[in-house]
Amino acid sequence: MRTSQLFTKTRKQAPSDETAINAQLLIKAGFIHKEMAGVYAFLPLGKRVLDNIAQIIREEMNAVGGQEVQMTTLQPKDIFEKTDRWDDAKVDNWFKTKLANGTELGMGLTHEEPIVDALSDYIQSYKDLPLSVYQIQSKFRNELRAKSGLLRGREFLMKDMYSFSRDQAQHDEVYEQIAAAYVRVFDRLGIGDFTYRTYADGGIFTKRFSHEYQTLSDVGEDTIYVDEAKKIAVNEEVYTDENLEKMGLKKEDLVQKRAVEVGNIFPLESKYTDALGVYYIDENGKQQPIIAGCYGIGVSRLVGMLAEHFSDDKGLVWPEAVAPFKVYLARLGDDEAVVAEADKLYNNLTTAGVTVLYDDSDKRPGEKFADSELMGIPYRVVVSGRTVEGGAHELKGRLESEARLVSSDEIVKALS
RNA sequence: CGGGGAUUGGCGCAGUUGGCUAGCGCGCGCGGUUUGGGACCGCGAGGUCGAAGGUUCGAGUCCUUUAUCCCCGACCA
Repeated sequence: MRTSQLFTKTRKQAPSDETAINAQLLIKAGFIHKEMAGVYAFLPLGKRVLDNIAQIIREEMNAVGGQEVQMTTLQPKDIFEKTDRWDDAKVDNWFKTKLANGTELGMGLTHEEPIVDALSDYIQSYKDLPLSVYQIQSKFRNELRAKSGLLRGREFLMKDMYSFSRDQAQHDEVYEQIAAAYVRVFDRLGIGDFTYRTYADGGIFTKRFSHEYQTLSDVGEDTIYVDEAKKIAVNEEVYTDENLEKMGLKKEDLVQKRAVEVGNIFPLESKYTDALGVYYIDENGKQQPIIAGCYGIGVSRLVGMLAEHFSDDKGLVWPEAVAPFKVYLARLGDDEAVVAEADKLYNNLTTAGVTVLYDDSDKRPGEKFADSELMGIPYRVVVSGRTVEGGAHELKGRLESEARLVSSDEIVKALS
């Protein structure tokens, strides 16, 4: 893409109503637009990052047998009444609305009930299990207080998967497969080394622990206790002597840290399937309960988390896997030879499958360099009168201080 | 929801004890000089001061109500 076709612009100052680093950088670089507190629109660059993250998650969910669906934002009341999650006294962060005739509706709080309800048409036999279904969709939660830019919003993009198994043993197997997929997701996003599977409260309906995936960060809202050797952590909400014993962890091995919850996985047992009257028939023709699990990843929160973590005083520093473009091609000057060479390199890179943001504007060099750094594009290539004359252009990584001089062909080879 | 702070062109800000056509920087448009780290000169467009009501000869400055935003806490992915 050429910058002349990109409607967003970078700006030097962030709006004064944003104090979170992630929101400041993403707004300055033109990735997001604030609609209201806790509600952000994704502009072209931000949308590309969001999609890149979603695609990684999608690939890993598919790899463990997940089938992608798209449920609805508007939700009927009755199924939530069956599980006792409609009453404001029970769940107080619903956004609710009404049909013209007065019928009450919910707005995409979570999707256990609609998924179970939809699948009840299809799950009848043990042969239909196990089954995992997921979606990547906006969730709406009426938080008392939105905060920290993309880290806690009222509307956010989430991947939520739901698994259905014939018994606890089968469920445990699926659960661990998905847990392994989560590790691969966070590795691919570049945060695997400091993202911990963390014991957390399983909720009031199960004595089991749930697990959160907590990424260490000073801006995190959660306090966790990390056992670095075992690569596991404990949320402070379940940090008791009794629980530590169950987990096989020792207090002296645990270090207190702040972290951002980027994902969670929950054993649901048969709470939702039972409540909605969904069962399967086993080999003996007997009706049996279905054991479910749910598995979330905060996609838009990850954009904020990654922006917050991968940044320096010059701006964003995206990992290649999620960067909106791999290369920022800065053309300096508009001599015919320079334009021709830069155009050619742009075409060659694009043809080779490399995503390029081609700065074809007449801005001054300093501004182009600053833009490429603020946007956090992993590689910067400079084509100028100087480099055209020398037959080699500049190639520099976002965090490198010195550029290398490399021929056009070698640049294409190195980057593709 | 409790406590604290804020709201003045697109963005960042200034605006004395109420007093003249509400300023500055960035950005934007036009012209010119520039061209390897956010250039410079000139000209220009753009705000009725979050909203409503009130006090006053006169309100961005005072009073009341209200909306929105940020931070801390409680709550929550």
